Amino acid sequence: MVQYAAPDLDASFAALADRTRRGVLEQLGYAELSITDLAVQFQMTLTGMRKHIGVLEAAGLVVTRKVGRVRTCRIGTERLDEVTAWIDTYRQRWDARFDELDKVVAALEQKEQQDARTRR
Amino acid sequence: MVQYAAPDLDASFAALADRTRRGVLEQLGYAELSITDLAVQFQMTLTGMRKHIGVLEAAGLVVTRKVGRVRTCRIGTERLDEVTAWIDTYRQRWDARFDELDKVVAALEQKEQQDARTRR
DNA sequence: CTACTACTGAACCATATGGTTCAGTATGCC
DNA sequence: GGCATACTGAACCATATGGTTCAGTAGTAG
Repeated sequence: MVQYAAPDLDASFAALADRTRRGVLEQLGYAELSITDLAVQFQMTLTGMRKHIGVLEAAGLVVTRKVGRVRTCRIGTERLDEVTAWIDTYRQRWDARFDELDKVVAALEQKEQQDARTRR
Repeated sequence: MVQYAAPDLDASFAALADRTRRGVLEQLGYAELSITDLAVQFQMTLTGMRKHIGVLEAAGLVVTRKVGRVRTCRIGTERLDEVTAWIDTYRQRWDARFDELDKVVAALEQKEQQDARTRR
């Protein structure tokens, strides 16, 4: 609940800010894939794709394991929960504040009417 | 539903990937604030804070208006909905896939038992 | 008119990011 | 063993990012 120490959020959001990486997450939703599979599909060098996977892995959004010479990637959803949790927390607060503002506006309007009456 | 054309998502996620900017969004949840207010609170130059606000504004997460010489910032929540929508879409798909995998595993186990029986 | 305040814009700087190439290393297969 | 495959690491490059300073511009107030 306390979001002071949230170093992961930086990494998670940054990882999601790239179209290719979101595409990778999408693809990994259908099947586990090797670095080569992904590099081919996104028309990128192995090294380039490996970097993206590294970013996703560091952000906890992807988990990989190496069997023989091939590294297989699959998604890890826990961090996405953290991301949505952050957003939901603040959206709730914001919505609450908007409601308050509505009340303040209503109160001001009432007071305005009262003042108008006393001025009479 | 089609996320091919999602150029905003890049900007939204990137905007949220910075601790200071998330802090700004948090503060704007309590009150509308000027650039100066925010610069003071985050111990940063006016110019620096203005850049952050620019990023948030470009991402549609903050709306500003200038009255006289002071620019006031408030939050705009619509884009956050897009962000959570993207996440929820894929998480649903992923969860569905995990369920499928469970079934496949279960089916394999059944087949294994059958094979064991026929082998008898 | 003067002085202060609030912001803006340009220029600069260090570091990070997204990508490449090229040269390994390690595994799998005939 | 010998060759192809799959990845890894270092080096490099262009651009973006997060910040600064400094020099404006434009409201506000006395």
